Amino acid sequence: MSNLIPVQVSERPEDKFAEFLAMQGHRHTKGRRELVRHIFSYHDHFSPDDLVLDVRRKNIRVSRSTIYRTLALMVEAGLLRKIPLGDRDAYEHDYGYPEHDHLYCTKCKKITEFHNQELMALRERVSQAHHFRASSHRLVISGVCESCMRARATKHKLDLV
Amino acid sequence: MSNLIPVQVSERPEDKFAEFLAMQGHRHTKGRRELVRHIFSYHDHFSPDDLVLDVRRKNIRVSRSTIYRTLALMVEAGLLRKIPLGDRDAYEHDYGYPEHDHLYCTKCKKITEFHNQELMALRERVSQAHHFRASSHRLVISGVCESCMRARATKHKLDLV
DNA sequence: ATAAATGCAAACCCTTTGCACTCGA
DNA sequence: TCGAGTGCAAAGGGTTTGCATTTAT
Repeated sequence: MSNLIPVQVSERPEDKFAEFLAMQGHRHTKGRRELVRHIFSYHDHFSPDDLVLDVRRKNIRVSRSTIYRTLALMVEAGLLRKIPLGDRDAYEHDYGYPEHDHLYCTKCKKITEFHNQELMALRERVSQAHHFRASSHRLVISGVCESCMRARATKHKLDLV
Repeated sequence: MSNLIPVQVSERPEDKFAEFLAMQGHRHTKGRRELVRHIFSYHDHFSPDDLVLDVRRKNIRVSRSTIYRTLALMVEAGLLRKIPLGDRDAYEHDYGYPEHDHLYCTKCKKITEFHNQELMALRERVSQAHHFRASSHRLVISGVCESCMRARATKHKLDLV
């Protein structure tokens, strides 16, 4: 799903989360442990509801409320990032992966990640010009992906018949 | 609110909307006319709810449902753009204004527009590299604006007392 | 022991929809 | 005229919350 290479991090996400919880005086519960472990066992974009289904399949016993509450904590902890996409929200890893942005296919709803150096420089220039202190950014390029483009082309041919 | 200069357009938004409605076989009703006129009487970002309040104040008699339905039509017509911002959605003019992106202050929630030439080129390069046909993009740079930065600095000083 | 975390169901918010009425073409 | 547009109130969905129970510290 992603062609980005993980960056080197000193801690495992599980540890970073544990540390965050301790720091904030929160408890390190079974549910929270299982959720971080599950979420970082793969790299993909997901919605809270995806997680509910995953977790059910894996027989991890956490309720929907706990999932929502834990996702919020993980965002606070810098482990996850929330991406508002217009028609839905997605979460993705924000730890152990380099900064990146997204191509969003409006046909098949697929999200593709990309990495671009110049963007950071551009962001910095724009911010300085506006006396703004940028802490993050989000670029979503919407359009049609290669495979949907082909599918569409085929459909057009059929229309001519 | 915006430091962008309107681009020259051949038609007034009211006319463009009327044309769109005719084209689609939709009716040109009093509510729709008053809404376009109101929305294009100022340039600012707004939520459907802002509009409900505005309209109430101005004694324009349209219901919440009509507002939602008309906003959707105006997006279709290319008059408005919908911006998902994480904590809420905003609408803004997409007609008579050049392409632009946003600085979003996480403190005071203020949206500032900016215009950057290079971004289009960057978008095109990224898209080509991924065999993607881009039709639009959205860049939101989040951080702290100048005045909030000053406010924060002041507050820190007070904290020391 | 005891305060935080959980699960459940209810409440919430914003948006969409079904339906009878109204009005534009 | 008569079907699209409207207003209302009700339904929808995704998320949050209050509260009794469970659990980590």
